[in-house]
Amino acid sequence: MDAALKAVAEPRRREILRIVWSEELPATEIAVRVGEVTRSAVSQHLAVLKGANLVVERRDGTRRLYRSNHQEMARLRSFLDEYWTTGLERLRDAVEAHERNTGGTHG
Amino acid sequence: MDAALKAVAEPRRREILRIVWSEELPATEIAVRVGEVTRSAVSQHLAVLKGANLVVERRDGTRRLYRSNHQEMARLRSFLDEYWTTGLERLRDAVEAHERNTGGTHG
DNA sequence: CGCTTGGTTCAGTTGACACTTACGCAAGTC
DNA sequence: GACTTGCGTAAGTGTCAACTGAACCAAGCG
Repeated sequence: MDAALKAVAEPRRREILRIVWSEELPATEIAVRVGEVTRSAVSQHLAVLKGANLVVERRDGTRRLYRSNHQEMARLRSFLDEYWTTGLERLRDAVEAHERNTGGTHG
Repeated sequence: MDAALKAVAEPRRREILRIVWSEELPATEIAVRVGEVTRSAVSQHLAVLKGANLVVERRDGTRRLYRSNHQEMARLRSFLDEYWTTGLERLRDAVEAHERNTGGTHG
C-alpha cells in the first residue's frame, strides 16, 4: 500500500494509469501517447506500477499488454478512507505507551 | 492536489497526520510522539503538510498548534475516486489528437 | 537587556529516483 | 541462422527531498 501511494504520487505514472484505465495497450503505444520521455522511462514506470499492483500485464507473443487494476485502485481509495480513523485504536495504544514512558506529561 | 498526494506518499507525514487526526497538538509534542527524528525534521514535514493544506496551524502565544484538515483529506479521497473516470473525456481528446497524428493506427 | 522556551529556517550531506543511452533477450519472419 | 520488432535491464547522470546540526526569530519573565 505504501508502494501504491508512492506510485500514484508521480504525475507521469498517474498519466500512464489514466491512459490504460479503459483500454489495454502495449508498452510502446503507451510510450507514444505519453510522449516527452523514452520507451525505457515508460517501461520503468510500468515496472513500478506493476510492483504496486496498480497495473496488470498480459503477454501476447512478443507484446505485453497493460491495463489499470481498478480493484487495487479501489483498495487504495478505501485505505485513505479508513487508515486514519481505523488507526485511532492504534493511536490510543501509542498514546498510552507514551504516557507510560513520560508519566503522562500531556494529559 | 499534486502536493497533497506527494505529502501523503511520505510515511512519516502520514504518521504525523494520524497523530494530529483527533487532537490539536504543539509541534514539540508531535516531534516527541514521532520520535526517531529531530524537531527540525518534524517542523519541515509540518511545513510541507501545511503547504498541501493537509494540516491547519493555530497560534497560541509562542506555541503553534496543529491538527489534520479532514476536509482536505476528503477532497484527496474523492480525487482518487474521480480523477480517472472524469478524465475519460480528456482521454478521448488525447486519443483523437493521437489519431490525427498517426492516421488511426490502433483502431 | 539577558535568559528560557517553542519553533522555524539555513547550510550541507546523503540517498532515492526519474531519466537517457546502450545493450540484451524473446518471438516471430524469411 | 540473419533480421526485425517489442520490450526489459544495466550503467551512469542530474535533481530532488529527508535529514542533521547550528543559527535564528518570537514571546514571556526577571
